[in-house]
Amino acid sequence: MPDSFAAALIPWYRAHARDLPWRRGEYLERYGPWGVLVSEFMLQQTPVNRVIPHLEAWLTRWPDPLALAAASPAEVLQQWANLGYPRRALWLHGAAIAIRDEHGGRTPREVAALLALPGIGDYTARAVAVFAFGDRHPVVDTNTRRVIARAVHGVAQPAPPARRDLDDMLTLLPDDPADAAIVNAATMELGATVCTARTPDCARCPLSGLCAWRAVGFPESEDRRRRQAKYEGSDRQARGGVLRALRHADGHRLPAETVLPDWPDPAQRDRAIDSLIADGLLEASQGELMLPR
DNA sequence: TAGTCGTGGTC
DNA sequence: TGACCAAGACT
Repeated sequence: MPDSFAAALIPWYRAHARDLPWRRGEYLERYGPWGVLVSEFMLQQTPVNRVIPHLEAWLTRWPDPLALAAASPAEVLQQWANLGYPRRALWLHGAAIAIRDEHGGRTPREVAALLALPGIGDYTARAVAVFAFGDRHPVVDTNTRRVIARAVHGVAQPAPPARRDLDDMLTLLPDDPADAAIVNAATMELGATVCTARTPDCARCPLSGLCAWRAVGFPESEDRRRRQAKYEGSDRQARGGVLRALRHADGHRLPAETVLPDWPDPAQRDRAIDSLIADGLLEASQGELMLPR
């Protein structure tokens, strides 16, 4: 299985991979491993097409870790704009500061060192080590887990994320690091464009000949996915609205009562503000709110 | 381990 | 139209 998996995916990837900014030679030459790290931060739980314009603007403003480390949290949150999960912006900023202070301004190559940076977990650490430095590690994201669930385990949906996923992927990697990097990228790419969550396009899949799920007739597996909580009226929506108002204030303070004045549940709005302050996403003084300095 | 954390596009 | 989904990490 490992050899045939790689043998099917590598030529497919060379022929069909999307032309994404962080895969272009000029991008890697200009921004180096830092460019890969920034792209992976933005791609956490955020679709490719929403990331691209933000990524280019971000790296134009802050092309390296030292530049970002010198910025203020308020500037960082403003530039992050509506990408979502704004804590990622603070973590990326913190990673830049740690790279400046603990790594001489150079993005570390070792997985353990990358894991020690804020906002970097199993996926992002290995993605940087593999795609920026060419080292051989298993890179496992949600697409990878779905492809392995189907092609290898013969089930429609992956089990909840577990450390075993890394071992599963490692089994599929060729010995050569460059080939292994392609297989990592190709597995993600296949999951993103062909072996998708809702409507897999098996007719165009390079793995159809060896797919365990296809071999057993595409059975539906028990749906153990967690239902996503409703966004409308949620605390998350309230937090998002508060931060949006502060971003639009363009660096100025706002009297607290002027932020989301028409929110249906004032107590929920106040809880949102408190939780944003607790998370370091907001500051309050003398009844006024502002982005953290 | 399970809950929480934004936002917008898709079907 | 509303539920699902998205290159996850942290607690």
